[in-house]
Amino acid sequence: MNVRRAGNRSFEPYAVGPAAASAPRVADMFGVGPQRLFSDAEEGIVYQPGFIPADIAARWFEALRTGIRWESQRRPMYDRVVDVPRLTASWWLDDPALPEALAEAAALLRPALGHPFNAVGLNFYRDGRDSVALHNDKLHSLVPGHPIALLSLGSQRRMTIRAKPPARHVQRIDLAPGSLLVMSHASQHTHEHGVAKTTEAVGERISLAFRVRPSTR
DNA sequence: GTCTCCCAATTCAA
DNA sequence: CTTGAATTGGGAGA
Repeated sequence: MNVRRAGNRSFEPYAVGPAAASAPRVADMFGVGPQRLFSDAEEGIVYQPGFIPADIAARWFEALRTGIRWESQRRPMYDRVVDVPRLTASWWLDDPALPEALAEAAALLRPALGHPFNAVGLNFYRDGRDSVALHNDKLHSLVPGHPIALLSLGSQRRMTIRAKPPARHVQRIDLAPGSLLVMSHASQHTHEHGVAKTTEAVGERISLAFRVRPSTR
């Protein structure tokens, strides 16, 4: 069996390149507020750039990219085994070993959104080859009525949001560092979301997905 | 145990 | 050029 290894994917100390040295964001220059992408009986789907100050977002990004144990998964694909195209990690928020950056983010998000987030899942997109297919969050792993809060750190990546059939209306939204995307629990019934691969030169991105999960303990 | 659904990369068609 | 469908197989959950 032909097995492609992950070894050729570099994971070097973060180099501040042209993308990181970025021009001011439109949100910063013009005070763009929350952008509603979809409405439902709950929060719908709302994108809010500049939710976290840039310096704090940068600090969290660096602390997480180097400070936690990222997991690499593999799965069969036809006659070979391939890497899941991203790195992952997750915590219950009451874990004594919760990284400080995640504790800070949770402490900020819980009162700001008014939802009792108790878990966080992280995805590390190393470059444009990393991705996640269109999907919706597993409803059995969420408590109804509470949204998913997706905090973006590092490089900007483009998210695709697609309504489920028959509408299949597609929206694309660039998730800037420090931005927050809130997706209602209800929207997981009606929409899929994903991050497509891109041939554009993009740097590393980390997403933090805060959820209210049914406690298994 | 059995069934259904998901999702990984590539190829092909529109 | 972009987008979506189809494809196999192992794992997870009901």
